[in-house]
Amino acid sequence: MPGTRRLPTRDQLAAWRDFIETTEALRSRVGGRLHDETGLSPGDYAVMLALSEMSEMRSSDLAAHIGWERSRLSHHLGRMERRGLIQREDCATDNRGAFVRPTAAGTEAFDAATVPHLKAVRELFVDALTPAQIAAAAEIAAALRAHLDQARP
Amino acid sequence: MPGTRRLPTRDQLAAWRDFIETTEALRSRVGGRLHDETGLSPGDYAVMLALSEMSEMRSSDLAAHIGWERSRLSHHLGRMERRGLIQREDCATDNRGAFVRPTAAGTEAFDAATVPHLKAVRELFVDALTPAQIAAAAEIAAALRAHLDQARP
DNA sequence: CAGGAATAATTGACGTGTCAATCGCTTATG
DNA sequence: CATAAGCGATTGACACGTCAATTATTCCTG
Repeated sequence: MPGTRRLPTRDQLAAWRDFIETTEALRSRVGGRLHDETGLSPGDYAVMLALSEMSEMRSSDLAAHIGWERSRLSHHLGRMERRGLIQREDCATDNRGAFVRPTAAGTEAFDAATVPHLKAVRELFVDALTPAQIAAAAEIAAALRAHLDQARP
Repeated sequence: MPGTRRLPTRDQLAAWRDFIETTEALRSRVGGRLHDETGLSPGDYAVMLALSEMSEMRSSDLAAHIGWERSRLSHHLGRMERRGLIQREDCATDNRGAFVRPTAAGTEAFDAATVPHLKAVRELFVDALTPAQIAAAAEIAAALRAHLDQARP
């Protein structure tokens, strides 16, 4: 059967499906708990986490820091600004640039969200696996990441 | 430090982040290749795969089969119908019901998509890991899934 | 220093997902 | 057999993501 030779076996495909579907379910559950318990989406949390380390950043640096496309960040910041979590300010030295900074309400929401978030990670990820499995998960992630980075730089 | 006692350690949190971010990147890359090379999104593919096994299904059964909410499926079928991939028909025995069936174009698109899809899975997942790591990934997925199912049935 | 290339950020269009509400049909019950 | 409860499916509103185009500013280079 030329052409099918290098396709995944049945077992490999089953592993793929289980893996990808379960990680998606896990992400969605942790994200859902975060949102339900704190009112912040995972995206909000990522933005506030970055801002909590810097307190004020250029939009572009923020995007690079969290690994988002600028347009995605721009849309997200628009939504967050509407909800009063962050605010944007002009940059004096470069009139194209914009600073992003958390509002008091935003900082408060983030502070209130960290423990629930960590708790969800513990309960749904850490507690589900043995220490060896957590180490294996980290190694698998590293191998996948390396392969992804190498496959399209 | 009471209250922080049961939160994840630094290492556990790093493992969580690497794991969840990498699996997300992996999903997005496989999905992106599928879409670029075949014109079908992962959602389209899941729907067509289910239909390829049944060739005609009730909307509700289809949703259950692929594990989607009915409203999600309804939206998705609307888009797929607009693109001529599937069509909906009334059900004679229950006028509330609707049958979904692939069009000829839909079947053709799906058939043309299976090999590219499998190839992407092999190149980006199977080839990135050792056989032992693939087995470990499947076990981790099973453990996570079991824990998720048990934590909120 | 004039004018085009590059950069910062936003915008618009559209696909995707969730939640709550709705609509029509079927079914069970008084 | 009337009618309320329940079910199948869709819809609308909105959050989230990506891509391509746009706007405004700065930088570079002849």
